[in-house]
Amino acid sequence: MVKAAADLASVEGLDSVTIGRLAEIVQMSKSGVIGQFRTKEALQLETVEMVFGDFRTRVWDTVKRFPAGLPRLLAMCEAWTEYAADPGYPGGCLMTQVTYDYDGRSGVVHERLLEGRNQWRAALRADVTTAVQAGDLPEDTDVEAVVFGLESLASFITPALLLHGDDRAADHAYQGMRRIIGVTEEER
Amino acid sequence: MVKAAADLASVEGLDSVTIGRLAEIVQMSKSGVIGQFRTKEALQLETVEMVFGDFRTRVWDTVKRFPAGLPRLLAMCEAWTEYAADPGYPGGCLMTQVTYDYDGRSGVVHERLLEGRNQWRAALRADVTTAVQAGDLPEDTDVEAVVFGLESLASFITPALLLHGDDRAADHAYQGMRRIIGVTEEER
DNA sequence: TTGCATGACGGACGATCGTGCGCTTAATCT
DNA sequence: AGATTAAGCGCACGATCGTCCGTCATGCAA
Repeated sequence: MVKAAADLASVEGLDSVTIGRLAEIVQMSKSGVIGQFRTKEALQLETVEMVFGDFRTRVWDTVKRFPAGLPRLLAMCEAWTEYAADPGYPGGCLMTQVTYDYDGRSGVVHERLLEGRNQWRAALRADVTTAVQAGDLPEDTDVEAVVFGLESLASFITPALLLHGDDRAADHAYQGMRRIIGVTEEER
Repeated sequence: MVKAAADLASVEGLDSVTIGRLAEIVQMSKSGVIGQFRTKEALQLETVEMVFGDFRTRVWDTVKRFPAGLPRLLAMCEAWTEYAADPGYPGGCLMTQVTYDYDGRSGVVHERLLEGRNQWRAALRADVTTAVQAGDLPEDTDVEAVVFGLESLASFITPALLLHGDDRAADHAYQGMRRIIGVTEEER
């Protein structure tokens, strides 16, 4: 049910997920749908929650075993770009979609989104900082700029794929990430 | 009128711009509003057209006097990030908003968006290629990856500003662009 | 076996959606 | 001055929106 909502949201946006259309998709009555979530806002929140869960599973859980610092940072970039390129939703990475949809609005979805992304930002920031302290990155590294760059590049994979049909998008992003971080070029 | 639609679209997305709400904002009747555009789709297209016009004025027109190649490319990056950080819409850069909103859909808006962005991509690609030929950039520069990186970084300024309140977003983007392009660091 | 919670249903509600129609008013042109 | 055009209005339409209500079937607990 939530998966169906997420699929639809990835294509048309979270607030195009209407009770009626969702009911039609899962072959239920409108009453049956809203009975499970009480309200539309709750449905939206559960959808967002599912996306965060996905991201955690597909990205974070696969890299947390790496040693903190540069190794884990690079692993993150790889898992991240791979996830963004193949997120399992028909309309691309839903995390990206929701981010750009609700960045300028107010409300609980915006709040939850901010919280989730801040958590991820903190993880990135931590590993960049560790990498600097370990001497793997130059001492004058602008940590915030690096985090900004990584988030940027990951976020553009979806539009590059969907809009321009750029099937090298994930590679472009990973390549860019290495440049942003400042590690030397090498074969992926 | 179109400006009002664009203002609203920048915050809530292009298809939240409803005839009724727009009528309320500009203090007209619904009939009066739709009388000017015939259909909602036409209103959306005119809004998109306005954004392209804005972008052309604020970015392209200010850099076209620069010599082709690296100088113009860097000027582009500067004007671009400045525009994205202060686009004149309450909900941030509308170009970005529309891109992420309609990348995965089909229809005339998607089509027009693709056309417009392709034009811009071509301009970027041309100056990168010229810079390579002039010897200002290494010969093995991956042009497509550079274009991807520049678009990424510019596109993340809006969410960084609106979501995280990062008022250094434009600087982060410009800094990242220089790294993507591969020019040495220097004071902006 | 009886009782009851749960889940899904059809149906209805007020609101809002996009879009037509016919009228009045103001501006433009001959 | 008279005719013509255009813009904006009120109003109504069918659809769809989110939500609530009463009903019925199912399955578990007593």
